[in-house]
Amino acid sequence: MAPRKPPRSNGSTPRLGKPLKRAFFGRSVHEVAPDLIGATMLVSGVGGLIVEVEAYHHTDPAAHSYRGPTERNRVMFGPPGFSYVYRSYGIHWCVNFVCEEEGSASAVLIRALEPTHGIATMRRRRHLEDVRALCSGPGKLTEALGVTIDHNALPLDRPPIVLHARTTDVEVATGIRIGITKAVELPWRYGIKGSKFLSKPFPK
DNA sequence: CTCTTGATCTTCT
DNA sequence: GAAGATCAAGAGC
Repeated sequence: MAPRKPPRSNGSTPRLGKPLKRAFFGRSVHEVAPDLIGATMLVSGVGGLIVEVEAYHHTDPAAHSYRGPTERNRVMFGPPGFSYVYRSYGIHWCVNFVCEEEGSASAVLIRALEPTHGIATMRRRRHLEDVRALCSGPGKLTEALGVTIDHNALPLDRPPIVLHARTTDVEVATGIRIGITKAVELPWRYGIKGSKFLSKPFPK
């Protein structure tokens, strides 16, 4: 196999920060979302650095929780620090982290990762060699990490899902969210501007 | 590069 | 019965 460019331009893999506890998520979704940028997300040991997320809240017309609890979204109405996985367009899975407090029904959608752990596994699952495209979208990263509905309503601080705090400062950009038709103007997308692993670039 | 379209199916109206 | 927190492929420029 030909040599490949490493996932980080300086060729280093950053050490893992301290594991995030469930209490990390018990804050405003707009505090948690930017704090997740640069954190490492692993599912059964496979994953990478979170480079793009979006925040949703029950007062937000674009949120699944906007019209109240249903069978699909009920975990959003539960306590923070749990996963919310849903089926998108009948084809993909998307994963969220529930935030704030019970009944708040807020969550952060994980939209893109910079792959660092288990890249060979991700390539196999995605039938794709290009590291930049393995996790550059919410449906792509769940396929790469093996996330399905079986991962719904799981605690975020014990296997198979583990998160590690970022170890270096990052500059977090904001912008409008992707692919929604309601509340399109709200600037609740957060990410690393200029990352090559985004689902879509942040505008200049 | 951008734009358009098909795939596929669960959820909610 | 329609919409949807998406993706990949194909056409056109």
